[in-house]
Amino acid sequence: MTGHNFSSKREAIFKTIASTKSHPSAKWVYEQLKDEIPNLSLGTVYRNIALFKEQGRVIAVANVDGEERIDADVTDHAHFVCECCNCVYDLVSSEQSPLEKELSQNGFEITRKNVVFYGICQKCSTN
Amino acid sequence: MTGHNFSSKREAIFKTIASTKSHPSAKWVYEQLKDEIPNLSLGTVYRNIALFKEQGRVIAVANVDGEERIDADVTDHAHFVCECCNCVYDLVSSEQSPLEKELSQNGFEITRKNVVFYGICQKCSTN
DNA sequence: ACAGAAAACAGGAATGATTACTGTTTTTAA
DNA sequence: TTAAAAACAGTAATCATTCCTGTTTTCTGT
Repeated sequence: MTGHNFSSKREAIFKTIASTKSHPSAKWVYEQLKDEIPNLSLGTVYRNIALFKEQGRVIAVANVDGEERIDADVTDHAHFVCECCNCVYDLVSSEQSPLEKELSQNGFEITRKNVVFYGICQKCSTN
Repeated sequence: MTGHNFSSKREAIFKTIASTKSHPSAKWVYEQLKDEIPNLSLGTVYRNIALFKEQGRVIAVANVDGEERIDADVTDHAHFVCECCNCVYDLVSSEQSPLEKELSQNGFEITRKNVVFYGICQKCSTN
């Protein structure tokens, strides 16, 4: 793992990711910050997201419309992706899967788990 | 949904996808077929995979190493992606999630579900 | 079986998210 | 304070996927 692990931009990027429930993309984070930090580069956002993932401070949730969406809530939970508005919702408590026990009994080492439901969200259905 | 729904290349592409358990990428399918069908184009593979997905004959399983991996087994089951060898394994019987009922009770319409475990497979652990 | 019309296709160009490169700026640690 | 290490900006490169155009295959009605 690389890095002195401090930089003002890194802090700002993490704070932006951690303070939204929108499950943002790299570009979204960049857009949010570029006024506040005029000389921020999109590459820096990507580089830091990659670092956060290595560090386990951020997880990849899903690829929505070609863009990877991330989450700073790394506790075990599932997501719902609306294919109409591209919103990503948190679902409380992902089920504890019997598959997980079976996998580890067979020599498969699980490092992460990703449960995503796709469909149309309540907001889009009623419009 | 488009198409007369028959072409010899389309048939060959579907057969290739359906007859492997490797959860192939578009490029893999193309590589498999290009000797047998010398004037096949990668674009045709992509176009047909998109069609198969619309038709529900194929599902997207996961993005592994930047490539979308697909499966012609569209029955409800989970997958394990080995981050060492990039193999994708089928897991029999995905759990029936209590989340699904809850979502539909709240006006969320689920069209598909994707359960993926990531880690190191048995083969890679023991090498 | 044959002739348009519709759909698919090849081949290559375009797109767009992500990554790599290079010279400059920040951060660290002594 | 200062030199080494890490991060960065800005831009170029990569690479999966999609788009475009002229050609070929498939279909449908006769």
